[in-house]
Amino acid sequence: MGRARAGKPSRSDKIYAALRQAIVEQALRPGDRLPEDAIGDCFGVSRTSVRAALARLHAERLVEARRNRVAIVASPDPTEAQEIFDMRRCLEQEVARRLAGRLTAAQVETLEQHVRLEEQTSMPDSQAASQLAGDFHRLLAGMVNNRILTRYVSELLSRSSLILALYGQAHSTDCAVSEHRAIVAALSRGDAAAAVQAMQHHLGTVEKRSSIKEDDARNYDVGAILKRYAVKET
Amino acid sequence: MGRARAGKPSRSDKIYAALRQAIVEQALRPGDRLPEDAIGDCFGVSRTSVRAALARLHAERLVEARRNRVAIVASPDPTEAQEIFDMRRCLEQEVARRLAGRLTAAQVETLEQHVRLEEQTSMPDSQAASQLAGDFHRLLAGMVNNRILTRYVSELLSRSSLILALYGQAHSTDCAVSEHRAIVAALSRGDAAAAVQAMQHHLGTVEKRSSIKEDDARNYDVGAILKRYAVKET
DNA sequence: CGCCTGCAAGGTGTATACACTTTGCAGGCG
DNA sequence: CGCCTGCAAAGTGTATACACCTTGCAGGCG
Repeated sequence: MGRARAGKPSRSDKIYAALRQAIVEQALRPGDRLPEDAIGDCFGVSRTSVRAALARLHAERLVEARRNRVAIVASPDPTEAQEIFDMRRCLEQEVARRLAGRLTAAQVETLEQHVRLEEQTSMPDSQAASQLAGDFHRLLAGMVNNRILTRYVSELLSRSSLILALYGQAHSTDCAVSEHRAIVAALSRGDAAAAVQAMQHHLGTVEKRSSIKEDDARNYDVGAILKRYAVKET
Repeated sequence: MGRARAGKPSRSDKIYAALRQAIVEQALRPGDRLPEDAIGDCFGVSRTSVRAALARLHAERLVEARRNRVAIVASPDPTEAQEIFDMRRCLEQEVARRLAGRLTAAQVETLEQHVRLEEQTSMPDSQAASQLAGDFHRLLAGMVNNRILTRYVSELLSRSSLILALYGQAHSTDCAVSEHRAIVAALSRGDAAAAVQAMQHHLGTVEKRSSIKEDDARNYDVGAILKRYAVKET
C-alpha cells in the first residue's frame, strides 16, 4: 500500500511511481488505455500489483476507471479543467498569503536558486522545464507548514499536466520564469498583497496559455446536448 | 474501483462504504485493527475486495497502512489535527465568501430546512446529530460549483470525526446549531464579511470543543524528543 | 528474577485461476 | 449496400494458494 517509512517500496509502489511519472511527463497521454495485464507484462509482475497502482492513481484522479472496462489516463473535460485552475488559485493564493514575510533567509535562497535553475534550462519547452516549473509550485507549497495543503497542491499540479497535454501544445512553457521570480521577490520583501497578486496573475497566464475556451465548458458534453433532441428512455 | 455511473456497486465498493460509515460513526475508533481476512469473513468476501476497500480508505487518510502490518483506523496526532482544522478554515471560509449573496431562494430554503432539522433532533449528542452537523457543511460546500472543493471539504469532514473521537468526548455536540443558523443568515443577506467571520468563528469553537491542547502538538512526537538524547545511527 | 532467543500463529504481498462482461468484427439477412 | 446478430478476443472482478514478514510468548540461560 502507500509506502510508509522508508520500507522497501512494494511492487505496486514502483508501478505507481512509474505510471505516475509517465503520465505527468505526458509519455502517456489523456485517453490512453491502461490494460492491467499489458502493464503487468511490461513490468514483469502480475495484475494484482498493477491493480493496486491503478487504484491509487484513480484516487488521485490521474486515471479514470469504469467498471469492467479498461482504465484510461484521465482526460479532464473543460469544466473540470476550470475547476482545477480555480482550486489552484484558491490554494496557491493562500500559500502566498501565508508565506509573505515569513520566509527564512535559507528558504528565500532555496527559492532563488530554483528560479536560477529554471532560467538556466536551455530548452524552455522541454519536459525538464515543465518539471522544474511544477517543482517551483510544490516547493512553495511545502514551505507552508501544512502537509494537507502540500498534498492538495501537489495533486492539482499533476492534474494540471493532463490539462496541458489536452489543451495546450506539448510542453509549451507552462510557467514564465519571470513570473516565478516576481513571486519570490514579493514574498521575500514581505509584501503579502503583491505576492498574492503575483500568484494570481501567474496562474491566470498559465491558464490562458492552456487555451481552454470558456465556450468549451458549455459545448463539451455531447451527451447532454444530444439528450435534448432525443426522447427520454428508461 | 470507484463506482462510476450508477453501475452495480462492486463488492469492494460495498465494503468501502460500510467501513467508511463505521469509522465516521465512531463504531470503529482510531487505532482499531483492520485485518483483511477478519473483515473478509465478516462480509463473506475474500481478502481481495477488502484490500481494495482499505486502499481507498488509505488514500482518504481514514486508515493507516504500514507495510506488512495490519491496517488500523487512522489516529491523527495533534499536529495533524491542527492541520485538518487549519485547512477546513481555509476552504470553508472560501465557501462562505463565494456563496454570500449568490444563493438562490431554493438553496436558502434547503439550508434553512436542514438547520430546522438539526434543531428538531431530540438527542443533541447522538450520532445522528453529529451526522447532520457534518451534512450541513457538506451541503454548503456542494453549493459552490466546484467538485474538487466539495471533495476536499468532504474528506476533511470525515477526518474531523476521527479527531472528535480522539480528543473530544464521544459525540459531544460538534457543531452548535445556532452557529449554523448565523452562517445561513449572513449568506442569504449577502454579507460576505459576516458570513466569512461566522464560519471562522464556528470552526474556531468546533476546534476548541475538541480540546486539542496546543502543547500536545509540541510534546507529542516521542521519537523526536528521544532522538535528542540518543546518538545518531545509520 | 529478568533478559534474551527462537518458534508458532497471525497477517500481509503477490501470483494464478476462472467466471463474467464488454467490444469489435465477421458473416448473414433484408 | 447497410444493418443486425452472434461469436471470439480482450479485459476485468474475485477467490484462492503460497511465500514471507512480524509479533507475541514460552522456555532457557545468566
